[in-house]
Amino acid sequence: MDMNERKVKILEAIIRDYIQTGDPVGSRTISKKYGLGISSATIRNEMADLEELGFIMQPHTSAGRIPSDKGYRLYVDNLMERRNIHPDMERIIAEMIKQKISRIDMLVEETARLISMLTNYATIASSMPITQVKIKHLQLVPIDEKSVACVIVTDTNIVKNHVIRTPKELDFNLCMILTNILNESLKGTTLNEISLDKIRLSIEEKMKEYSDIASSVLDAIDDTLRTEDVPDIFVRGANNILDFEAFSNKEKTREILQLFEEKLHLVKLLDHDPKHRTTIRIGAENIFSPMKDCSIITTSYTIGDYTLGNIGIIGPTRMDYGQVVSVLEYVTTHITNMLNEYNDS
Amino acid sequence: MDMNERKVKILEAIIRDYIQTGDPVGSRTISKKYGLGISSATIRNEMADLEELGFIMQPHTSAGRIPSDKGYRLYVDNLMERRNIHPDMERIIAEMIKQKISRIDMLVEETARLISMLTNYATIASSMPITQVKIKHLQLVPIDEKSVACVIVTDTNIVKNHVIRTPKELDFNLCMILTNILNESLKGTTLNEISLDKIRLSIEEKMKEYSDIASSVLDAIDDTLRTEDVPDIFVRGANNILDFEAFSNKEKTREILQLFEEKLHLVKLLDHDPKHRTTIRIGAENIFSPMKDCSIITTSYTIGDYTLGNIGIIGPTRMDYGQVVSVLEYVTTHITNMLNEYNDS
DNA sequence: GTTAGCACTCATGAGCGATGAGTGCTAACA
DNA sequence: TGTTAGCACTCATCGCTCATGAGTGCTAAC
Repeated sequence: MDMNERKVKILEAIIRDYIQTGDPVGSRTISKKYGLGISSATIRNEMADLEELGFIMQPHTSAGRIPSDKGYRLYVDNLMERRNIHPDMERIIAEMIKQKISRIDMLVEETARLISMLTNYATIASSMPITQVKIKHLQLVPIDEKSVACVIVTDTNIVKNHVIRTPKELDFNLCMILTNILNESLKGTTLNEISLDKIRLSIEEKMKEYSDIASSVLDAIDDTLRTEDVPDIFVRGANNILDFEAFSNKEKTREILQLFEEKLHLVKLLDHDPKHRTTIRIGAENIFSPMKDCSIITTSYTIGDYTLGNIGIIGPTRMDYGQVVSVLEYVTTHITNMLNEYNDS
Repeated sequence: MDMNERKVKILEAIIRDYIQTGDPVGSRTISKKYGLGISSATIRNEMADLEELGFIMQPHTSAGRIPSDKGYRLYVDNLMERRNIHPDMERIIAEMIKQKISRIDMLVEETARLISMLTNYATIASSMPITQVKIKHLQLVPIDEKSVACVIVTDTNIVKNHVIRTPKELDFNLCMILTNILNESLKGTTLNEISLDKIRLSIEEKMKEYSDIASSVLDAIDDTLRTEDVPDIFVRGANNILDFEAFSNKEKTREILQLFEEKLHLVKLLDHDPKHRTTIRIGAENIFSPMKDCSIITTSYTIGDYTLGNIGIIGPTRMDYGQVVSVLEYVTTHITNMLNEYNDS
């Protein structure tokens, strides 16, 4: 038994109706609401086939059908349509971006908040994994006898700092000397490359007399990479999960709230292949069990060639994919444009 | 009608029992479980008085009594006893602090997580309101033709940075000159004082030829104060609120989850008079309506004389105050000690 | 291949009564 | 005058039954 055009039409009707109402969809509903020109009995036969094929399922005997993950997948890949953004929404979005464009840290947060407000779903946002950006400038700033701050400016103009405990005192002048040496070697490399032995050796050579300090500094940057730099990642509009049927159960709700506090897990949730505009992971396609009745739609925004951050919207598997993808793409497009404009101005 | 010793004893029994069981407490329970040597009938009479005095109330006619906010207040102020910390708990706490002591940013987060784990309540934690610390060192680091990073090291050894758009290009040397001038004037002042006109004038005088830049810098610091510097504040163990009776209702849960995403509100929740070891706000004593069936116990931890951050535990009004206060004080005492030790070492 | 008809399933929700915890009040007691 | 036993009363809770209705699968006729 294979799919045919009529089966697809029926599947689409089931999914659209279920997304809209949240109730299992019966054969009668489809035959009346969606003008397919066939009777409910025929639709029942087709639905039995669709169920056998794994696209829909029945919560219990006397209920209608609901789409399975596989059903949604087919819908998302082949049937879903983008929507127009309502002019009111456009205005709200433009307004927010204009207000926050100069503060990247707040922009990310505000964007997350905005998107969750516009969609009534939970939103995760992150600033970029800093490991992928290049060092533009590095500066050591003395703090006290035992510590210096290592300030790193990236070529995306993000500034990061990290306090280093030093083996011996570094006064202001010494800091300057080291700063110069380090800059020579590190300018233009990505934070990732710093852990490579090649670079380490070449620096330690140049800094012979300060080699212990040089390696402290490199260690500190390493450390920054590995730990601190899941830098800004957070959830906004978490309360919206309370409206998902999947979380009518307290224990399920607890699990997802716990997930929302695990930065490393959030990073994985936001994982997004930049080759595609948006990535959609449906239900069990997510690796985390509390997400198995949710879908997440992720995308990223950029400055120039760099991914600045990712954004993901978490809704129930029966979320309005078309609407959400449209909002998400609209918002990120505009942020990307404004960021590039702002950076060129 | 006045309070007397017996009434207090009965009130205490009611509160202890209610904290323990969560069920409204009847006269019979008290006469049997708590050896007060009087009959349930007598206790009933006293309970009627206690209700009239506002210390307890009845959820419905045929139910026992539960403490009111006023009842808890009396309990907390006069009756509550500290508890000993279980050796297992002590070990867990010591372990965590040892691991994270070198990373203040992570320490705060881990502490919040730990406390919520130990108490099964939600925990808010913040690093300090940076406005109260003094500037130890300030450094301008060039980013590109249009911007410099202003890196501020505080005397608590926290490093903050803020990107400033400059009216004209500042090269490395110019940055150094400005850095020196600014340091002369600002070293030792609190971030708060920078907004004072007196300081602004004195600096602008010294920097005549760069006065426009000086004021940009001061503006940026101002900005840092006002916006960015609700720097790190977050909630851990939010899922625990699902166990509070107050949040069995979905709308109430939604409200508190929303509150948890509002940094400015969280700051107010954590508000804590450093003159006292811990502050307890019970039920309606909290200004936010979603908190009216919750209590929050707040305290702070310090380096030297400075408040480094606040921590607050949110539980239901019927939380085990004695236990929670003990855990909180134990943890913060240890962190404070370790921080001071670490800083002196 | 399509459709009408029919028996069957089962979640949902309303209604009802039994149960029991707890009260306030009264009258007797010390 | 304070304490206690006794009793009638209240009311939330829980389990039970039953009616309702949405939706199905199957069969037989078109």
